[in-house]
Amino acid sequence: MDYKSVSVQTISRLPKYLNYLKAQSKGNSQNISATMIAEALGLNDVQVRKDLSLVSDGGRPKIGYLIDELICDIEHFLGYDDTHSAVLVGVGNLGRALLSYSGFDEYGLDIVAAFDINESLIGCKINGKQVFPLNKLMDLCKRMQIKIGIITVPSKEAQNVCDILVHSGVQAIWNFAPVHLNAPSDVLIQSENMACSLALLSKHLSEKLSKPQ
Amino acid sequence: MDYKSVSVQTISRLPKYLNYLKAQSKGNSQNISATMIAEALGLNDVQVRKDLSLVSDGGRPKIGYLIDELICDIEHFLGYDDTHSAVLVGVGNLGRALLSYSGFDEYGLDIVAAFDINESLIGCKINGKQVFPLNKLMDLCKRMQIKIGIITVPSKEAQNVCDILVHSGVQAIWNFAPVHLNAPSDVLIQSENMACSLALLSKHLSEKLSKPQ
DNA sequence: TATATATCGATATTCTTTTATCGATATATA
DNA sequence: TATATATCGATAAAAGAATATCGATATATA
Repeated sequence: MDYKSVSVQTISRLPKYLNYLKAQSKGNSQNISATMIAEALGLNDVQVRKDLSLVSDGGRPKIGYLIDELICDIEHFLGYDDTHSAVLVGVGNLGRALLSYSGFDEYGLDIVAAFDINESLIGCKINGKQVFPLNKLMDLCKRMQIKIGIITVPSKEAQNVCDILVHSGVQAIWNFAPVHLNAPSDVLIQSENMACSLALLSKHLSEKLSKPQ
Repeated sequence: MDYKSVSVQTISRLPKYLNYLKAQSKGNSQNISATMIAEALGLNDVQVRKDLSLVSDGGRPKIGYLIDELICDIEHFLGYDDTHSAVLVGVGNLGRALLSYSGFDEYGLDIVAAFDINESLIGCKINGKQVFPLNKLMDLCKRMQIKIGIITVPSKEAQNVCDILVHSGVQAIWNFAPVHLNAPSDVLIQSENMACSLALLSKHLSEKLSKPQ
């Protein structure tokens, strides 16, 4: 089907649907309604229907959607069906945790190599992925036509690593350092901002604790 | 100052300002304008001004804001100045990485204990934090009046852990498992949804690669 | 001292996102 | 076969968020 431009909010909800649908696909029913999805995920049913209409053309009155078809449609829309190779820079605690996680292939992501400046890490293999020195980063990215970079270095070094990645032809960066990164507008910077979550948690608590019922 | 109700979007931007301001506070100038903050973070200046007006009453024409005062105001607004104790459940790779990170005190978060079902982990200390068996979770939370729970268990067990935390009086949950969690509406569930980020990365790439200039 | 300028805060406007409404349709049941 | 109902898709309305505009003000400069 033909995709129109889809909002960030919608794209962000799609993995949630996907996740729920995959859990349901093991069940007995082959169909599911937008109403049910909405209820299970705490969303509005019209919103779910609208989101799904952008990625799928299933959906029959009184019946709903075919679960497996919907899973395929969402995965295809998000581009999960063709795998992208990625590199990870910064083999600290978080970097190691990401390297050790084997579930990324579900999202079409394949981390093929890791980089660090720490001499003692170089040559190590983590979950089968080798650690290279940082000065090999650009060469490897260019040679393997890497399009995704994952940044798990400390804040200070993040912009520098970002620059190297951009110059190496990387087109999307998943950034875990709590800094704003500057990059050309055609390169997507997706920051995993844990500080945002912490802010929301903290704010919620300080409000609750200041005015208890 | 008196706080009105502030949108999630605004709260999410505040840590970004905070982060930038902290970097600037080491510099030579004591003042900063909303225009500069906006430019540095790729935002609209009116938006920055509006956000800041909700948490601070500084801001003088031609001068801008006092950096250090603004830092205090934001931290106070977010509740970072009083520390909340938290427990972490699920000592896998990610759980370990979070336990090992020592920067959470900056956000008023103090992880005081970890829990797991894996016998071999129990009694271990990670970054000074001890791992207890899961059946001690409720007791410890109640006794120490823990208000924050961090969930880093596999999806299957997440709802169960969530239920235990809720029954233990926890009021805010930071969830890293990629599932929707059900909880009473007065308990905040903040899901760190890495699948969202991956969806955006993947979608960006598949769009770029399908229509290259 | 008068004028120019950077900046703020407030109000107005535009844009985006969410939610509500309503007719159409596929199935189940009387 | 007729009727009731769950559901869809499309359009309309409402709510919310981002951006633009404008007067006020504090400082710097002529």
